[in-house]
Amino acid sequence: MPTIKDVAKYANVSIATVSHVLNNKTGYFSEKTRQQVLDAVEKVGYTPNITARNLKASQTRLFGYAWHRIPRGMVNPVLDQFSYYFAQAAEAIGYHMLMFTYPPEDSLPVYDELIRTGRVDAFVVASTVADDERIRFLMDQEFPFVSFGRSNPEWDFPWVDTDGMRGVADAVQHLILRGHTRIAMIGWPETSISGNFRLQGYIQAMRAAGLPIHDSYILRGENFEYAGREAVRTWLSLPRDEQPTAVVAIDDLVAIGVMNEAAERGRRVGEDFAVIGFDDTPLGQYLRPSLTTLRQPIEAICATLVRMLEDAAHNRRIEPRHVLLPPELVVRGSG
Amino acid sequence: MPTIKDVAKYANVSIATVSHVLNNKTGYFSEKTRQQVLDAVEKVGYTPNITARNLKASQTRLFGYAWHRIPRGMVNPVLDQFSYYFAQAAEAIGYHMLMFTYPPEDSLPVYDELIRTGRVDAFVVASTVADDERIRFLMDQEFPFVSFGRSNPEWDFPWVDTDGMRGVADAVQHLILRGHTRIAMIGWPETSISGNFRLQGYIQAMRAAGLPIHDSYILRGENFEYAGREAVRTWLSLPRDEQPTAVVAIDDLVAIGVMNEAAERGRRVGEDFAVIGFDDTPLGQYLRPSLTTLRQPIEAICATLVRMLEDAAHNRRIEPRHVLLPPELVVRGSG
DNA sequence: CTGTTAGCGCATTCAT
DNA sequence: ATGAATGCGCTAACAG
Repeated sequence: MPTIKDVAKYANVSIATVSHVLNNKTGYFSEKTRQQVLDAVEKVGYTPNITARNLKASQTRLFGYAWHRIPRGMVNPVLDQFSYYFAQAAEAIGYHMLMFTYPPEDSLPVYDELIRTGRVDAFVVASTVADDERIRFLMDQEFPFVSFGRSNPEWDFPWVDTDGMRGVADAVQHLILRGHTRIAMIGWPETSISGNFRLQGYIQAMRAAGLPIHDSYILRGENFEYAGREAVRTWLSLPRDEQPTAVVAIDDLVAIGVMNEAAERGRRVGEDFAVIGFDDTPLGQYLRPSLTTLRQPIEAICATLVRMLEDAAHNRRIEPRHVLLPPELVVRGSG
Repeated sequence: MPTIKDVAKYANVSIATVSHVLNNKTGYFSEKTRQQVLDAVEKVGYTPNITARNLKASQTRLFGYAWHRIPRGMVNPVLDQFSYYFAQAAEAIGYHMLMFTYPPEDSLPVYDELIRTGRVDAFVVASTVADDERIRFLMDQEFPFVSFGRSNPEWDFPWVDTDGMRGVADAVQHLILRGHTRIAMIGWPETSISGNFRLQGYIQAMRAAGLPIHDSYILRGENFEYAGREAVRTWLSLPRDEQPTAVVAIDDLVAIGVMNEAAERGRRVGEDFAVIGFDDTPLGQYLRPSLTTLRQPIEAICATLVRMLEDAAHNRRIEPRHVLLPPELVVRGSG
């Protein structure tokens, strides 16, 4: 690969001049010189070496992102979209995405190593949880990062998140408009922050509509298909006139469990029993009936994250520091 | 961040000595010095800066991987697993994965830029097609890469691939063992290389078993759910005693189309009508019936790719140059 | 064994 | 307006 020296030699100028021209330091060269240099660049086929640039500038132009392994049988339909849009948004400002992994339950050494070796300029942290150790660590280290997802409210760090509360409230309103009054929700365990936001959306929308929330209408379970099935069993053991006719599930996978169990117990999903999921998993539209769901605004989230990360990487003030974006209700056959 | 100079100062030695110790250039230092240096490293909290190392070594320790956007409604359930295992395998040898994107139908400028700026040491190319322009370009440029998937047979480049022929043959044999004789397959268009391999596996297994292949038993379509539905319509328009009782679909998405259409037309999938897919898409196990499918050996593929890439990045001979790994038949309810 | 020095490729300061 | 020189942090050749 040709270097700046080759260009300088070819153009009969110094490397400083080449650098000036290429970095548009106007006032440091004449128009004639500029043309000479540009010609030379063209002729020798020069492109600045990014490693050298980065060393000089003490940066990497890399954002680190940890890809989480998801056990077979669980799914995170959002992360692959996220990767794509995040990488794309980063590229638009001259950054790239460095993807890494870490052993289960032992993320910190990996983050530490990446920081210490100067591998990346900033991190984006996704799939956050309560007391998230990665967030706490990065805050402690004062290393630039932005989170996709919230964590402890008392912690002050920049984040972008889907407004799950708003999304679920929209879903419930949609069900109400369709005539449902006995609407239930299955959420995640109480330790899940985003799960709790979504549940709040349910409660809020039900109250706003003056609809009663039967004791068993709020159920919780882990993120498995099985959790949806169990919830249905509970609901269908209620007296007939108390059984919910519509369910908002915390997640598409759980929604599928709800649909499966309901169908196997004789309910006609989408007709006398409505189900709404969350995430718009790729195959959802091919289920029978097709799955109504809340789609996260991944592209907008990524664009926002990258904007914030750029500021973070340069130790600039991040403004705004918190961004909440509403999901979109995709109405299909199940509800 | 502390540099090698800080360590040298603290240990009262030269930076060369520090470097020698850290890079284990035995014979270049005494045990006593070694301890001093190691202590100093510990005390000042030093980790070598990777950008400086890379500049010196003219490398990046980065493998580039292009993440493909998949239109809504299509799925590539393999790529997210691929990302994870690939990143992990790369990390095991001190590399990282740089993920990038490119505009539809215009990949070459992006590859070119990454090469010219020295952004990565090698590429892994996935989702290959016939006459793949990326492969042709990288061969032309003589830039290190390894492909996950084959392309034109007359091209000489290193690749790793799933043995789709073998996988489909296994699936057909499995169906035969279950008593099926009228077995059909739906493939991809003739331009698809991996699609053709899979179809060959079907033909081979049918012939080996002495089973007739009815004219309409081999159908082709694009990778949509719709293609599976259409195929079923064709088959069910045959005289009853010619209709296939089992189908191997080129892909889970197509298999889902087959299942959906068959079910809607009164077939009891998994009982009087068997369906086998390809890829083990995450939700396949939660379909009713759950989807029997061929699971690609992604983890082994990634390990192999990384081994080959390491050689490629150092311009070493890659041996072996082509690796074919068999998929695993995951038997579930649909067949 | 240890230290001095050059150089990876670039951007930038400071002379001229 | 132009160029020589310096340094980013590291490794390695070479001198002592």
